[in-house]
Formats: sequence, structure tokens, C-alpha cells
Amino acid sequence: MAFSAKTPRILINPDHRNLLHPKPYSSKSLCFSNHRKVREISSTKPHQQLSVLNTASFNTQDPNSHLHLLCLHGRLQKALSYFNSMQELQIPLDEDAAVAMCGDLTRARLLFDKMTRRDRISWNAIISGYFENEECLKGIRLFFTMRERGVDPDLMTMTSVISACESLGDERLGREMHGYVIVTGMSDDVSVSNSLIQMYSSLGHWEAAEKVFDRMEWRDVVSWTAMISGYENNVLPDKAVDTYRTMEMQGFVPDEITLASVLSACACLGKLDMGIKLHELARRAGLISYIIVANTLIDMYSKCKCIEKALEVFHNIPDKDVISWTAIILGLRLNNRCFEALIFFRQMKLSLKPNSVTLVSVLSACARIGALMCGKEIHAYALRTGMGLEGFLPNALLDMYVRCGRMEPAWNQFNSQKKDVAAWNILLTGYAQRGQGTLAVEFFNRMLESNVYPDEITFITLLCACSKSGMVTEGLKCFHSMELEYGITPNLKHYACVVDLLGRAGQLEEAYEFILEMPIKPDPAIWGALLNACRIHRQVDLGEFAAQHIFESDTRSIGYYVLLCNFYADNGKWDEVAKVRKMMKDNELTIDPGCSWVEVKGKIHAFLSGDNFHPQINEIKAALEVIYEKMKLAGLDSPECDVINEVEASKAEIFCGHSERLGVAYGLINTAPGTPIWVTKNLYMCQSCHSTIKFISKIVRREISVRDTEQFHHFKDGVCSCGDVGILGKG
DNA sequence: CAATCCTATC
Repeated sequence: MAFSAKTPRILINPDHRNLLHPKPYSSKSLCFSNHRKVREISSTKPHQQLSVLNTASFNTQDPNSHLHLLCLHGRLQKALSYFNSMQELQIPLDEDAAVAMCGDLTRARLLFDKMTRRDRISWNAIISGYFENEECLKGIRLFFTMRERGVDPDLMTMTSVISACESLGDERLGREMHGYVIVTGMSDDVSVSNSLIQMYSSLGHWEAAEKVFDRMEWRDVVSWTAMISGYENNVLPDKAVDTYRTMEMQGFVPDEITLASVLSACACLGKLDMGIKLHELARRAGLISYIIVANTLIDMYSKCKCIEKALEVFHNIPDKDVISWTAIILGLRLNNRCFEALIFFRQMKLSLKPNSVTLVSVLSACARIGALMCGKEIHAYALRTGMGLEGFLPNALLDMYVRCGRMEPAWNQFNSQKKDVAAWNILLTGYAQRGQGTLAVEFFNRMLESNVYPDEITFITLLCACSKSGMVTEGLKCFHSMELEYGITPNLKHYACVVDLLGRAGQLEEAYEFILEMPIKPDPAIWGALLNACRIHRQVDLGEFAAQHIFESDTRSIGYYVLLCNFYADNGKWDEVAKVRKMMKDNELTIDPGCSWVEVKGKIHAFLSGDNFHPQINEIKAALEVIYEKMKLAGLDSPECDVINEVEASKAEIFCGHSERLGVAYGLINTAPGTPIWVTKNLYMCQSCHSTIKFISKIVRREISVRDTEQFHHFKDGVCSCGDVGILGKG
């Protein structure tokens, strides 16, 4: 071992402090750092260790590490007698050995109680033993007993006690301990201050943490890291990044935990350039082999929309853990690759057990593509493993049922779980998705009657529901009441909803004036909503004006190009369409192809638009051509649509290429007559598909449901539940 | 180190 057992002195060379004290991270990280120690100790080959253990009479050279080894190998009986010999010889127990002994807390306590001479180290050992085993309260009690017995705590005691206050969430005790270390002069110690920073910031008092940090005479990497992660956990990513920069400037070299924290902050802020630099640094310093670093890199790249880089990092991890898998699943979902997310989940299950966070992430992917069977399977799995009520899982299940259009199971789920704001919000989106504005408002009132206080998201959803139902007056009333009655200051998203509300209803002047009167600077999304309104109502000048504002500040988001393309196309300006397409090409942006999913016999089948690779593609196309002929006979022609994906192809080919049609046709071929068909699409359904599917529902007498990004379309007997309102103005 | 519900566009 790197150090011998001795009572820590108050004044120590700062470079050695971290060796003598546990790192002041949360209890989880404490375990982590101990694992590292264990790994160091067991780095000698196992058979060598065993032979050492077997021949050992008494290792006077390094009794503590020998004791540690015995504990590691589960030779408890031997360890105990060894420990007794150490006691007799008055050899103090060091930190590592103590930690090892504490693997069996009950026995350690028995030993402790039997001990004839208890020095400070034995007290520290048993107290930190309790902390390590998440019995903080017992540890704290013993700490007070220790003081009653007249044994003064040392630096080691105090760092662990302060960390325990953090785990207990006991701020009052934490402040008391802070006072105590100031009085005893221990607060000058780096590790003690570090644990204070950690304690305060994890309890949400980042200002108090900052005060401790600012007053430190000298700091180490751990201090900086504690402060950076403190900012990060208190949702102050800007401060985290700034602090990291200062740290770097002062010549400190980040460790794996520093990197993980600052990468998280980059992910939060979408700082891709900085993230790439940190990635490079991690590679050079060899820190990338820490899974914690690799995992945050996956998250950072996904959130910065560089999913390919995220996948690359993921595939290079030799021993992927639950978090690696969860992060990549979430990344795929975030980047609109939900189908792959489900495939990754299936792969993951072959080697690892998912936890509730993983399930939440997968459910969110299921919800997005309407993968009901997969979602149900996860529901069953959650119930089986007893995770059903953990964390966000209940709401994720609720969301999955709502977004898959299954309101009955959704209500069952809602009635059997904790009804927080998010749960109500999720059901509210159900109404918004169906364009049922009146019902949404009614539901909102029910929510108020149940004494659930609305939040920002409630109002976004409500405004959106009003907008989709053309309820301008109601929507505006709702917007004004949110601040006046509920004290929620509208943010950019709310303003965007109002622009959309006015714009869709054709009140373009009002929408524009509304933007001018906004108290905050409008972002591209606000202008985007206006541009969309101008597209619907063919207002070329105002639309171009809005577009100018958009591209002044955002040239990387694909959506705005698509919107502008469709805007010009709808107004017949084809040369402008070509210009926008060139801009996209120059910026190396590609659009997502249309994609639809259909579940047949519990298996999900995905179709890209113009898909020619499906094994049954010829059958599917033949079926569609028959339908096309029948439509022509009935005097219906499919109108032009989908400008952006338009290919040089015959009309019949275009007709057959749309992914939702492929999905519907596949469902028709492979299910028994009369079975309802459920299709999910990643984009909006075009008018042509809408009328085609109406026609199909009539001639084959089937219920067909298509959920696009905007809403549900339930087709029956040639009529759609959206009353054709949902696709108005779509070309 | 990873997490549900949120406008417009893909």
C-alpha cells in the first residue's frame, strides 16, 4: 500500500492529503474510490495472493494490507484473529483495512465493542464503516458517543461525518459540523473543505459551497471538481464551464470526475466544440478508459446531435455498463432513431439487467414510434421485477399508452399511480394530440379541482391544444391567466405557442405585433411559428421576413430549411426551393427520410419512404397498385405532395413510395380481414396519403389508425376522425 | 456519468 498506518497529523503536505482522506464525494463516489483501492491491492495475481495468505504467520512489514487481503478473500475467521494480534501488538488499523473490515459490519461492531484500547483510528474505522454501509444515522450516533468519551475527532473523522450529513440530507447538522471544523482549525484542511463544498452543493446550497471554495487558501483538483459538479448539479452549467476554464488556466490537470462533470455541462449547453476538445484531452490523458468519462461523452455527443460520434464512443467501450446502454438508447431516441433504440435494448438484455432509468428511456422511444407491444412487454417486465413504481417509470408508462393512442390502459395506469403534475400533463397531451381543445380545457379544470398546481408544461400543452382546435379566444385567455392567476412567467415556448395560435387562425398581423411586443428577445422558434403560419396562409413577404430572422441565428437546424422549402413550394416559387436545397447541401445537412412503423403480431416493421428492401415489397406494391387503380375508377386522383422528398419518378411509383402507405399495405396483407391496423409515422402525413387511407378504410372495411408527429388519424368507412382539419394547409 | 410531460419544421 502506498502509505503506512499512522494517525493523520493536522499539517500535511497538501499533495498527500488525498491519500490520507477519502475523497469528499457522495457516498456513491466513496464506494467508487474504495473500489479503486481494492483494485490496486488485488492487482497482484490471485494465486500469488493466496499463497501469501496461506503461508502467512504474521506479516510485520505491512500488517494492514495483509489484513485487507484476508478480508477480500472472505477469510473472515483468519482476519479476526489477525486483527486481534494487531491489537495485542498495538498496531493501529489503517483506513483501508478498516474499510475492508467493515464489509461485515456486525462483526466489526462486535470486535469494536470487545476492544480494550480504542484509539481514534478504531473509532474512525467503525464510524466510517457505518457510513459505507449506508447506516449513516448509526454512524453519526457513534460519532457523538466518541466525543462524549473524550476522543477528539480528526480530519478523517470530520470529512466522513460531513459526507454523512450529505447522505442524510441533514443540512442543520452539516452546518453544525462546519462550525465545529472552523473552531478547531480543521477547516483549513483541503479535504475537509472539499467535503463541505460537496455537502452544501448536493443539498442545493451552491452559494454556501461557493463561499467555502472562495475562502480556501489552496485548492486541489478535488476542490475544483467538487465546485464544478456542484454547479452542474444545481443546473448552472454556465458557471460549471467557467470554473473549469479557470481551473485549467491555473494549471490544474482534470481527473476523470472533473471531465465527467464538465462534459455534462457541455451536453446541457450544447457546447459541441468544447466537448470535442475535452474528448481529445481525455484520449491523450488516458482518462477515456474510465467508463464514467465514456458514458458522459455518449450523452454529450447525443445531446449535440452527433449521434454517430456517440455510437463510436459507445462501441469502443470494452465493458459497457447499464449507464452506457441507457445513454446510447436515450441518444438514439433523441436523434429520432427510436427503432434502433429498441434494437439496442434487445441487445442489452442479453448481457445486462436494465434498471428503471433504462426502461423509462426505452418507453419514451416506444411512445414516439407507437410501439405498443414493446411498451406492454416493458410494462410486464417492470411489474415482474417490482420496478413499476420506481422514479419516472409510472409516468413513462402512462405516456407510452397515451402516445400509442390506447386511452383505456392509459386511464388504468393513471388511476393506479401517483398523480403528479407530469401525469396530468401527459393525459392533457392526449387531448392536444387529437385536436380536442374543448376537452383539454375541461381536463385542465379537473386538474385544478384535484388540487394539482399547473406548471410551465401544462400551459404549453394547453396552448397547443387550443391552437390545434382554432380556439384563439380561449387560448389567449389561458395565456394571460398563467401569469396573473398562477404566477408562471411565460417563456419562449409559451410565446411560440401564442404566435402559432394566432398565425394558424390567420391573424398574421396580430401574430407579428405580438412578437414585436414580447418582453424577451424572440428566438428562431418564434419566427419559425410565424413562418409556418405564413406558409399556411400564403403570405410571402412576411414569411421571407421571418425566415431572415431565423437564419440570422440558426443555420444548423434542419427543420427550418424544411419549413422554408415547403413555404416556397406551397407558394409555387420553385427556384427559391432549389436555392434552399443548395443551402442545405452546402451546410451538409440531410433530411430524415419519411419512416413508418406498423406492428404485426407483436413485431415492429419499419418502412422508409421509397423502400425497396423489404422482403415482401413486391406484394406490398402490387396491393397498392390495385388500390390506385380502384381510386382512379372512383374518380379520385392522388394530389401532388411531399415536395421535399419528391423524386424523378412516375406518379404510380411516387404513390407507392410513401412510407405510411407501405405500412398500411403491409398490415393489410399480413393480418386477418377486419383486424384494425395501427401505423406510426415520423413526419406529417401528407394530404395525398390522408385521402388514400380514407379510401382504403372504406373499400377494405377496416379501421386504420395513423399517428403522425402532430396527431392521431382514426380512419373508418372512408372518414377520418380529424374531420380533415388536421391536414389542412399541408399542400 | 444516464431519466417522463413541452411550440413550429424533418
